[in-house]
Parts: sequence; structure tokens; C-alpha cells
Amino acid sequence: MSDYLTRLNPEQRAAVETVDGPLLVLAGAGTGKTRVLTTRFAHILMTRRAWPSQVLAVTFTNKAAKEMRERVSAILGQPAEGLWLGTFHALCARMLRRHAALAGLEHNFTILDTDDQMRLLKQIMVAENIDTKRWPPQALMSAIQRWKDKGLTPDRVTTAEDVDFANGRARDLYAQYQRRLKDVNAVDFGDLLMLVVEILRTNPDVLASYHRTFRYILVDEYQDTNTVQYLWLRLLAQRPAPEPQNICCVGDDDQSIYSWRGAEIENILRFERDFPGATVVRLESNYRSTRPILGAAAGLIAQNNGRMGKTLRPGRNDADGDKVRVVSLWDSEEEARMVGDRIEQGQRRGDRLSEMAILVRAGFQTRAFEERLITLGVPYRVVGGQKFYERAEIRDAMAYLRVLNQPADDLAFERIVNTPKRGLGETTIRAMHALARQEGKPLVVAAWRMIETGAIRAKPKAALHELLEGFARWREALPREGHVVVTATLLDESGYTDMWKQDKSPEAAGRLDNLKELIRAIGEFDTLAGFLEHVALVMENDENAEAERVSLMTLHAAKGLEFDTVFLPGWEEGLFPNQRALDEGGEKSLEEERRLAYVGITRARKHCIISHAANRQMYGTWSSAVPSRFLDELPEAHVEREGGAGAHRNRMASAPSAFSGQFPLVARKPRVIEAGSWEVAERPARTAAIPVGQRVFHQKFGYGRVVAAEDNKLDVEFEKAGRKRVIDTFVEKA
DNA sequence: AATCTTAGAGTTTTT
DNA sequence: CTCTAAGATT
Repeated sequence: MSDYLTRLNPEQRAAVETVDGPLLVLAGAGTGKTRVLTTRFAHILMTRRAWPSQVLAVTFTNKAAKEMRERVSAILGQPAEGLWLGTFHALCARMLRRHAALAGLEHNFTILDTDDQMRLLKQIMVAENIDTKRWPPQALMSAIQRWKDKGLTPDRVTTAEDVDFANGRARDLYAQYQRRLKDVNAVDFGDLLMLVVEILRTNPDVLASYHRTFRYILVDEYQDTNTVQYLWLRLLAQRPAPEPQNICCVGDDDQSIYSWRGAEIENILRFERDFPGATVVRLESNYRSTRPILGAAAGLIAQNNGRMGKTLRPGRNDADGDKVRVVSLWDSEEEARMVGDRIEQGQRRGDRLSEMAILVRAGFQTRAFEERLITLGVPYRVVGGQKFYERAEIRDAMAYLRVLNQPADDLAFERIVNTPKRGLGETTIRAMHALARQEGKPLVVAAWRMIETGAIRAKPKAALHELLEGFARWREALPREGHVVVTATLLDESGYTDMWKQDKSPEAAGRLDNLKELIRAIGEFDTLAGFLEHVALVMENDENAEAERVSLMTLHAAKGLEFDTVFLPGWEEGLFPNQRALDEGGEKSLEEERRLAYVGITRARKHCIISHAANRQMYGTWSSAVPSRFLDELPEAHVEREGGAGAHRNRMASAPSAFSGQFPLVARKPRVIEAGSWEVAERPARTAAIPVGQRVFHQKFGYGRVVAAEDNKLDVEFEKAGRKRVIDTFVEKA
């Protein structure tokens, strides 16, 4: 028997070997979901049930797709090529390029980012004289996205699905938006799914060809699918009899936390009805967490109604461990100190920082912890946040490349026409738009025409002419010099890099570095078009997870990850569960918040520390907070409560905390001794030390001068932020 | 056309 | 408090 099967437990093995017919695998947190999915994939190939090109494997994230590809290759012992393996969006983009004409598009259509989408919609609303004060474009955009999430093209939006917007004009504006997208040969993210579903619905021959191609379908994170993704899967899976419907969906209803993005938990709850004769396999042996952690998580999630039902049990023999700690604190500052202190304690015991995480409900909560960790000199990284390809300088550079690749890309042209400043203001751009609309031509064409006819003043004319000539030159150089060289030339000659070189703000240097990184990344692709597609679909974060740092992120960002020690701060009514969620979605949202709490707890392997503060600083003012109802829902047997009186302490009792800002200095003393005894020996000697007096630059604090140095910790007097203690790797010589 | 000032909003965001 | 987007000013 094949070696890869023997490494599975019986339930996992059932999930892998039930190859024919619909199968739903309910995989609890830490039960080996990815292993099952990849082994099943490999099993289908190894047993010759299908060729690699006959399996469709869908994930939500590029990360998951990449991991699956790697693990399948590892089992097969060779690179997994020619697979239809990727995210919903990437696979649909591939299909849409094949059948672009059926959607009224050219095969080289552009995929717009949210920025471009909003600008396009705003333009339409302004042109239609709609009061954008009364009717925010943002609201219409979310309505359009919801429609797209449901697979509703403008003509499919029924009155029941309509929204109250600009006196019943929502549908009309949506239709116009779609028309404009076609005009500029572009699609947005929602279109990738919706247009493909529309093609499959209206072209039976196309659907039939995919039915012949895909013999097996594998879906990851099924609980997060929205309606249009569900429709896409169902269309592809429902092959005409006698062909079996070999669709295997893996998911966990208890980890459905994206309903606000259109995910329908109903999809997973309804699976057995959608696919009659379906087999359901439950993976319940958890190999990740200790018994108390699993017990606490199970007790909490049991409060939810409408679950598929599933109980995690420890899959390891050594599952005993510390109880989940619930710590009550006076205020949010004390909470940050508590977390910081425990991180240092762990560090002293030899725990790795990369095995610790602070998971928060909302992004703004990370700040308090960042500041505390900076003061303590503990290295950290914030996961999520702004992504590389979302930064302004990268988007600008991308816009230049998009115009180079597709001159008809009006949105990209508009973005860079006056970046850097060329004296091309509102008047010129408005004239360009008017001409473009009148002639039904792209902006670039209209711009050329304006120069030829002289319908423009001398100064802007010269500037515009230089830019257009530039594009002609760069485009012409492309086949000769290659896209990497041309990109560098373009950024120089357009004056774009100069713009940042002359910028005196503290971020400018980083932006120039990012541009260099962009040019490097382009080199990894054969063509410019290939690179642009990659960027639109694979917005990877350029973080090295290897680094020995504490991770700070939202609970949403933490799904799928695991750590030895997990801190879950801010369990207070209003914050978690979040008030806005409760107001908008009532009981349903409360259950989703609870699932989020469940996701948080189950990230922990060994230690889970939950906390709440009685007073919290928000938007500059203090307000008191009631402990989260979720704290009461944790089963007492698995929980140890600490400082319970803390939440009710009076000011007198909490007085010491007002001075405890000094404590770390005292507390650090013994730690230095300990560090000297063995911890330092493990760390490689540092080479490029930063001397006292050196002027340095820090991402968060800007410029400053080093006033003292101790090991890798520097005391820096920052020009703006004042005196701070930072880790030397966080600053660079200025 | 570029710069300064003020008003308003601040949950989560796999693509 | 702090950031962004718009309107007002030079």
C-alpha cells in the first residue's frame, strides 16, 4: 500500500479514499485539513483516475494555492505542472481570457484595483449629476459588489434585490459602470467570477467542454464561498449523467468569518441537499492544541446555533497543559504591559518570539502593543496592514506600466498624467475627457489630437507632448531592451524617481527602495503582461516569516496560522463582540463574532492568554468597558482567572500602575544577567553595530540621533517622536 | 495649479 | 487622537 496513505488517521484516510461522488469534509481547526486535501489530490493522480489537467483545485488565497502545489509535488516526486490549481479569481481570470470575446472584452483586459474602481464610479456619478454628498459612491460600490457576489449582472438585478440609492438609479448606474469597464477593456475583481458564470450559463458548448475536462474538483475553505463562487462550482460539478459529480469540498462551518464579504455559510450547511448522495466525513482529531485550549474553544463554540456539529478532541497523547488564562486589567495600558511582560518572561525561558502572537479584533488595537514592544525592545512584525502592491509609489509605477502595455487604459493614464507634477491640472484633464468622450477614443488618443490641433495652452501642451513622446519611445524600446530595462528608464525619464528623491518626508527613502524592489520583481516574469496579471491577482506581502519576531495581527489575518503562545486582548463588550457588527447583523453577527473568538483560541498550541481592560483609551478619550460575554462562556474547568478584582478596582488600588512605566527598567536587570549566562551565546555576534552619535532613520519614528547603546538596543532621541528605545535592526544609518 | 485648512470618520478585507 | 478627503485660498 502506498506510503502516503499510511501516515493518515482513519478519518483522514476516508476523506482521501472516497474519490467518487460528492464529498464534504468537515475539518475542524488543526485536524490536518491541508494534508487531506493535498494527499487526496496526489492520490487521484497516483491511481491514474485523472491526468493533472483534469483536476480543478480551488483555494481562496495564493498562499494556500502555493502550498498545495508544493505539497502535491512533494508526494508525486516531481513538479506538478499543467494543473488547474489556484484561487477562484486566478482560475476565473484564466477562463475569462480564453473566452473574453463572449463577454465583450479583448483578451488582454486589465484587472482593476479598488482605487480605479472607485474613480470610475465617481466619474459616472458626477457625469450624471448625482449629489455625491447625499449618495456616497462608496455605498453604491458596495451594492454593486454585493450584486456581483451573487452573480447578478445589471439585467438580472430584480426589484427585490434593488437598493435605495439616488432615487432608484442604482441599477442604471451599475449598468453604466459595466459599460465603462468594457469601454476601457477592464474588469474588476467581482467581474472575474460573475462574467465567467454568465458565460457558462449562456454558452452550453463552453460549459460542456469544461465538463469533459474536469473529472475531479477540490475546494478548500468551502465555508467562505459566496454565491457566485458557489454557482461557478455547481455549474462545473454538475456533469450530465452518467458522469459522477466528483466534487470534494473541505471546510469548517465554525470558522466562517467572512459573511460581511459575501460569504454564505449556508453553502456548506446545504451541501448534502445540493449534491444528493453526498458523503460527509468529519475530521475531529486535533493535533495542534492542548486539552484545555480545545476544551475552552469547544465550550465557547457550543453556544452557537445552526452548526453542522463537530467536537474537537485531542489527537495527541501529550495533550495536557496549562489552562487558558483570563486576565482582568485596570486599563488598556496595563494590558499592553501585561502582554509585554509575559513575552519577555517567555523569552527568558527560551521561547521563540516567532512562536508568539497577539491577535486583536480591529487593526487600531495593534498600536498600543507596538508602542509597548518598542519600549521593551522586543522585535515584532505587524502582519497584514498595507501590502506592497498597495503602496502609492508602486501603484503609480504600475500605472505607467499599464499605459505602456495597454494605451487604452484610461484610468492608469489619468493616474500618472500629472504625477509627478507637470502642470497638467483640472482644466487640461477635463478638456481631454471631453474630447475623448466626443470621439469615443481613449484619453491618450484625445491627448495627441489636442496637441495636433493646438486646442491647449503652450505650457501644458509641451508637458503633455513630452510625456506622450516618452511613452512612444519606451514602447518602441520594449522589444529591443526588454521590460526590465525599459521600466527603469521609464521611471527615470518620466521624472518619477526624481519626484521621490526630492521629497524630504521620512518615507521617501523607503519608497525609492520599494521601486527598486519592483524592478527586481519584474525580472522574474517573461513579459510585462504576465507581470501585470501577477500583480493584479497575487498581491503577496513581502514579509519574511522567518524573522525572530512577535507577530501582531487581526483575528481575521490569523486564520490558518498557529503559534505556541497566543495573546487575545481586548475581550470587551463593544470591541469584541464588536458593537457595529451587533447593530448591523444582530444574532447572526454575534455568532460570527463568536466563531472569530473560536478561531483565535484554536490558533494556540500551548498557551492562550485572554485579557480585558476595565478602561480603554479610544480616539483620545477614556471610556470604561464591560468584560466580553464570551469570557463567561468559557467553561470553568479549562480556565484560570487572574486579577478578577482588577476590573472593579478603584483608582487607589490601581495607583501603582501609574508608575509602572518605570518597572521594566528595574525588571530588566535580572534579565541581563540571565541573558549573559546562556541566551547571548545562542545569538550570533553582531557585526555592523550602530555607534552612539550616529544619525539614524526609523520606519515609525523618522529621523533621530543615537544617545546610548546596549547590546542590540539603542536609545534614540528622535526629532519628532522624542526619546525611544529601539532595536538596532529597526533603524538604518541616515 | 498648487498649497493650506478644516471637517468628518475611525471593524474585519483571502482576491 | 489621527488620518483622509474635500473645499478655500494664494
